Amino acid sequence: MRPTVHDIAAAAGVSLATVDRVLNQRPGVRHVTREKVEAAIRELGYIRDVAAANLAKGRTYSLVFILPASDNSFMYGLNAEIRQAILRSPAERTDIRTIEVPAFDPAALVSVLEELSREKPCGIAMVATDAPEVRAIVDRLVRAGFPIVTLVSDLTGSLRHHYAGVDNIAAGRTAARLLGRFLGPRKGEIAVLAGSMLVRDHRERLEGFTSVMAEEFPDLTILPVLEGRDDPEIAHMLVADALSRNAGIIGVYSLGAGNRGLIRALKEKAVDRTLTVIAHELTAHTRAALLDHTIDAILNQDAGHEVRSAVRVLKAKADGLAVIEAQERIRLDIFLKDNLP
Amino acid sequence: MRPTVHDIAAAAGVSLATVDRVLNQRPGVRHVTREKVEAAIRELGYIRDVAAANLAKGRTYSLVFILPASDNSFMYGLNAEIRQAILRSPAERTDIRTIEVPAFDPAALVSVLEELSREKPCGIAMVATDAPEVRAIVDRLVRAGFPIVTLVSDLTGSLRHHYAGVDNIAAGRTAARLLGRFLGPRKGEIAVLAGSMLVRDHRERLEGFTSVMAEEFPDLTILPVLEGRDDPEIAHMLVADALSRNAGIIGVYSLGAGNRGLIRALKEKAVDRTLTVIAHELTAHTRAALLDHTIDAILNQDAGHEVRSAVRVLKAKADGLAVIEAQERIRLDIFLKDNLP
DNA sequence: CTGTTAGCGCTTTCAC
DNA sequence: GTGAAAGCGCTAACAG
Repeated sequence: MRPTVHDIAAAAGVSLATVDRVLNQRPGVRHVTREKVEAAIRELGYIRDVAAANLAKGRTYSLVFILPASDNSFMYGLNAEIRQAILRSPAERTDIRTIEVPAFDPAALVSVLEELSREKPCGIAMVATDAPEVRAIVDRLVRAGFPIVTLVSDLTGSLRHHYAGVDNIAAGRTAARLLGRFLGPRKGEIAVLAGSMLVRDHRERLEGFTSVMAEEFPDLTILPVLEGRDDPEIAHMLVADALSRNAGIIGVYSLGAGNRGLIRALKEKAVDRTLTVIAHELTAHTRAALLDHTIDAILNQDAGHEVRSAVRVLKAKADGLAVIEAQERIRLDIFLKDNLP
Repeated sequence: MRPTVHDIAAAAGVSLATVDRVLNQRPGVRHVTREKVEAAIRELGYIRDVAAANLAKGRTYSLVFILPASDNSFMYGLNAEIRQAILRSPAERTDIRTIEVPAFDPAALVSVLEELSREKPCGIAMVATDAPEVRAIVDRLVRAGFPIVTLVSDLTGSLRHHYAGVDNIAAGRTAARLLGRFLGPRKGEIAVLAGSMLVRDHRERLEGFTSVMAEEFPDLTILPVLEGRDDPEIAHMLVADALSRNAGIIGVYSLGAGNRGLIRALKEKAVDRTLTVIAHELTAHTRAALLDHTIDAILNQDAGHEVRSAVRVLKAKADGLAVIEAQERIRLDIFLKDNLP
């Protein structure tokens, strides 16, 4: 039988209350007593039963998700996954709330975080906007003891406990290799459609993409990046225009959102030529385009996994417990038309 | 506050014991009383606190994993993941045991299952051997109330509750498309290395592979399947021999295990020619081969995910709870050298 | 058939 | 500083 608080109380010759105080590092225990209890804990190999503790405490983990107020399919899906997590709240002892902030607006994000530092939730998950002032307040909150995980877009160089998202440099590299291999010996130009070069994940994807292209596919030339602001209309215009003007384009890499517009442009302008296209994020639109051969491969991050992972990690950090690293790694999913879920 | 057993006892005008009997569908409750309690449960929207129940019961979930005694890298990794799960047992209230049975031996599997039906574990996870007698006993056990999930290799047409493994037809199709696209306009022959056509997952991969090849890549001819019995030595011999004899081979699909031998053969015989190679399962050997360009892509199933998923599903089924379907779907991982974990 | 009571492992008053 | 005792939500004897 696993040792319980009773066992260590007996072994240390103290009461349950004292054991509990030591276990939860509460004050009011003499140094020697604390030592005795800690010794007993170690000797008996005590492992705390978190479920029982939570039952006694009536604990619920209050978690906050901070999301940008952008309305592309991916963010919509992310929201849906958070709602699913909220439905599971009773069973998981969570109390999840989302806060929307204007996209790409560090100041707004900072003020929300400032607000939260007063409210003291058990954990914060945030789609990070990569700016020094955000890093600063995140570091301050982490130092103050808040568990924080970044979601989808990371805040490198900060003290955030965990990043629940894909490796975007690897994603860009993978896109380059797929495109290069699919195109084979052909020479030509590659159009790149991004949302904005101000966002870290887009910059990283581009960085990975261009480096593999340069190293391994010298016959392919990358054209200047089209910034579609993750907006279908703008994306449509930019891509349609590029295809009309440049007959040398043989491949497209869409590393941001707004693929609805991209797909429309492809259908209008590329009926008569063979284009190889790689895009990010599996949505109803990209799925249909993959199936009808408008898109050749989709790189995806599983929003459901990201949300579940963020919740698990925040709960674990709140309790000072370890996470299963492999379980929390967000894979880069590669979908061809044959392995769609 | 969530309603508790006390609330429904009060609402129904009965005692805690009676509520508990209804909740756990134990006998000894008059029909009318049961109705009253069930009404109260429904009206108050009662949700049982599984953690508290397990605490009171002192419950541990005894789970058995039945694995084939084959010693390829994949099975070795699967075993390692089960050991990891065993390490987590205290926290997860599980008691996990593995049983090895001779590979591809339906009779042995049946007798182990027969044995288990007496021992009554809370759940069984098994790498299924696809045979009618196995299906029969699995169905019998499921009818008798045992939660059963198949692992890695499914038992279609049986009543097993769940399959924790990849869609192997999709895997074969994906391999075909990758190979076809990577080879581009080239014409030539494709060697296929399998373990054994007696195993369902290998048959399915081949089926998916050949169908996409036939539909979409008519310039590529599939050679008769080489059956390497998942053995590196045999695989080496077969592949080396095929490459020596046939200069028309431009691609290889290895859909089983024993890739160590395949890789050796490729390094010996294919230095002077450009071969495109797709293999299954990420191991130390295939990873190295991917990095040095001997292999072009690896299709993988995440053994860790499979084991964790099997445990979660078995626990849920033992409690009659729902699972999160998306979480339990085992993805087909596609690894290029750029997105290795 | 139904109710009373003790207790799972842990936390939390409130005394001492 | 420390301990005794009650209680979290649920289950399991054991009475009646």
